Amino acid sequence: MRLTRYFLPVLKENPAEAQIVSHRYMLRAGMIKQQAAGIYSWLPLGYRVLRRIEQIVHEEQQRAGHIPLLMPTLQPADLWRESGRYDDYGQEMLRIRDRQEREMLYGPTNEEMVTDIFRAHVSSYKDLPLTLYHIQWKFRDEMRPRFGVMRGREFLMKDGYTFDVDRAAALHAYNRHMVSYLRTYERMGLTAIPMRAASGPIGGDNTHEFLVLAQTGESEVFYDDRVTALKLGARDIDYDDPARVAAVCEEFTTLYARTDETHDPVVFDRVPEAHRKVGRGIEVGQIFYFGTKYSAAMGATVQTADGRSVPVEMGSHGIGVSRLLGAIIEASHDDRGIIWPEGVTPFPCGIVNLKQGDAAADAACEALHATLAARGLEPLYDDTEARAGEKFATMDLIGLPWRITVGPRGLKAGVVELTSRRTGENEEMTPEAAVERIAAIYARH
RNA sequence: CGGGGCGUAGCGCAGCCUGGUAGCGCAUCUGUUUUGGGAACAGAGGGUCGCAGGUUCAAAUCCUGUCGCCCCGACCA
Repeated sequence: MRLTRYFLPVLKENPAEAQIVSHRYMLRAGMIKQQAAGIYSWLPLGYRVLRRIEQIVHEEQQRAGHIPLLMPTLQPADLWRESGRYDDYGQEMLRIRDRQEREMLYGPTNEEMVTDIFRAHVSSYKDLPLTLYHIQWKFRDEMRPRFGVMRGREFLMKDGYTFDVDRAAALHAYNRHMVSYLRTYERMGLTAIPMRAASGPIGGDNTHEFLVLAQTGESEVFYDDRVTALKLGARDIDYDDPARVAAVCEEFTTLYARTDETHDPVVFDRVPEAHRKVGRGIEVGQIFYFGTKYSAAMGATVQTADGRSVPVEMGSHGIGVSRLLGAIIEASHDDRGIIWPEGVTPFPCGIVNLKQGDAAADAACEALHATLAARGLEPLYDDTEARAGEKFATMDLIGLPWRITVGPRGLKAGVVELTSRRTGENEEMTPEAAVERIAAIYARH
């Protein structure tokens, strides 16, 4: 993508309303524009990252055997009367009437609707297990939206719903989600720690939240710092092997890690003092097992092998997709701007032409652009007339992890520079070698 | 929803107390000179001062109402 043909409205000054670093950088890098309290337009650069994150979530959900579908944002009130939540949910739910005075709502979550789909089409244990998920916009009318996309009123969430014949199968579905989430966050360059959580109004006995450590996090967290070293890495896990999946969950949940909601000082004191840490975290996901709360209320039953009719065992599992952009920036930035992990970067690398208008430099940049694009690594090429310093500042702000710098002087020696945004390391090499290096880096992501 | 604050050019702000031609920096446009880490000079465009009433010869400024936004708190993916 040539910058002269793109839409990247970067700001040189800090917008007054943005108090935390991720919000500031998202506005300055031209990723989002606020339209109302807690409601944002996603400008091209932000939208690219949002889609990257969505794509990773889709890939990891489907790897775990979960089935994508898409439910609407608007829902009829009657479904929510069946579960009893139409009255319970309160002011946070946006209620709407259509022209026929029918009561509708903008969905804050989808347990009722997915249960309705399930009960209409599934009646046998033979159709289980089943996990249906979607990535859809939600609306929760927060009293005080803040921190940009970290706490918006409208937000994009992946929510998945599990249906199983009994508790043991449902707990495997829960564990499967935990492992798939760990892999999802790792691909985004995040360390998200599963922490035992309080169940809240959805109800249920088994629930974990996934927290990314950050000083600006809204939750206070207490943990044994050895959890931060745990990595799933490249291991191949068979999601259909309950024992194997459970073992991974045990590995990641044995060390003490809790939010203020479930914190137990007595248990925490048993953690060796050197490892005892108190900090703050951003919640980027939550998994719940809640049994038959909705299936019983809404008549979602299946027949078992011995002919009984039982309410299906359910769980619901969410990842805050739009919030993740904020969380990733909070976890990965410096005083010049964002530093995208390779897994989610909007462009794999940037090209800076030091002397726009120089025939050799222009030609070399265009060749690099074409070669990378042909290999599925479309770069962002700053072909503007701006001075070099300004181009570097823009590249640093928007956080592309790699930059190729091309100038007439280097070209005389046959080299360009490849620079890491993260470490600042700078290496001269031929344009061909730079392309190969970029390709090798992204082959891993 | 309680407490605090702010709405003046695309962005950041001054002017308001003490009413009298609406300003500054950045950005934008034109021209010239520049060009290897956020260029210099010259010129130009852009505002019903959030909105509605009121007071006044005269309102960005004073009064009343209203809408929007931000921060702290309680609540939440």
